Amino acid sequence: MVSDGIDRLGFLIHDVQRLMRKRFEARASGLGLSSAQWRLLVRVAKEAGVAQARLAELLEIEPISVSRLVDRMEEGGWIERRQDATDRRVRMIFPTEKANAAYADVKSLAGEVYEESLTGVSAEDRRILIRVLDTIVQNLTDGEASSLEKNTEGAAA
Amino acid sequence: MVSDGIDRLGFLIHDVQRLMRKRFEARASGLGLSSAQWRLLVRVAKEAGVAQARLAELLEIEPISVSRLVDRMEEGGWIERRQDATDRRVRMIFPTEKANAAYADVKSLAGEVYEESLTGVSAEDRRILIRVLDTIVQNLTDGEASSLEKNTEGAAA
DNA sequence: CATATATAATAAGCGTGCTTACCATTCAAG
DNA sequence: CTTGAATGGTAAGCACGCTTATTATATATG
Repeated sequence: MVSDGIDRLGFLIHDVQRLMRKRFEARASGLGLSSAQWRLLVRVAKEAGVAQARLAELLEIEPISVSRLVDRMEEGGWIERRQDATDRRVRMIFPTEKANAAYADVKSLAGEVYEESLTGVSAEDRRILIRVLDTIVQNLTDGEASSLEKNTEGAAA
Repeated sequence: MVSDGIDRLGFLIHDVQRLMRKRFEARASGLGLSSAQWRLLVRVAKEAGVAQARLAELLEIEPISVSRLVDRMEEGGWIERRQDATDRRVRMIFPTEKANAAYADVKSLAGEVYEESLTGVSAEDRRILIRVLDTIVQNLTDGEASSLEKNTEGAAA
């Protein structure tokens, strides 16, 4: 019954997410980037000039959340809003020099946190973990899907 | 190198947590309970009269977060604060009748969400998932540990 | 007893997500 | 061209987590 612990899945995922975010932010606090800001920055670094609405799709959060996040990141000097010449509704987002300089650092910080998290976990179990998490995301994105563009971190997939 | 997708771990955990919470809250919205409130309720249901400080330990959140959460749950009629006779600093938390009545319902809702999440995942992979997540929690709780009392869900469900 | 320290709870204020509601602009029909 | 719907962005206000600071009470030490 309790042997599989599936009934704790929600608690576990919640705890893991909170702990990982906490540890990342402790590490990156010197840089002044939160994990939400880091997530956005990754997208902007790969696609400079992306519109806020598109960022909302990519990050799978609401446009208003992007708006506030971008507000704070603009204040922090991480990104820059520019008008789109052809569509005046659009704000195009560009990374600043500061952001580009921090990118590699933050990426390796994230890698460190992942490694610490997975200490003692075999390569095989890591693969299974990722595969199952991917499956869960797919299972829970049914219906509202379609906008899912895949977290193309490189992965051929 | 990216083949294992470990570099997406943070993104994945984040997405899974958000999607599971969202789905649970969509299901439970009729009851008026958020997932944070549900987590607290589980503890209170098992240990009526528990002090807020103890809840903070069990839930691994800060006392102030418990305070606010309890405020809203008291307003919602889910729990009740009572003074401790022997230590006037302490507020003991009790579930209301309404809470006890909703408990089973919400528990089965959570079970449904877990099942939907894991559709297509083998029993073996489920076991590995739980085991790895437990390991991550342990790895990331090092140092600040000790207060970890285990998520004894018992779950007869 | 008196004072210092520790503990339980709360207050203030912030970050990140949400819903709902609102402009400004663009585009599609008529 | 004009009207109406769709789209991009923001404002207001809420939930839930946090840090830092404050109040009330308990406890330990002189």
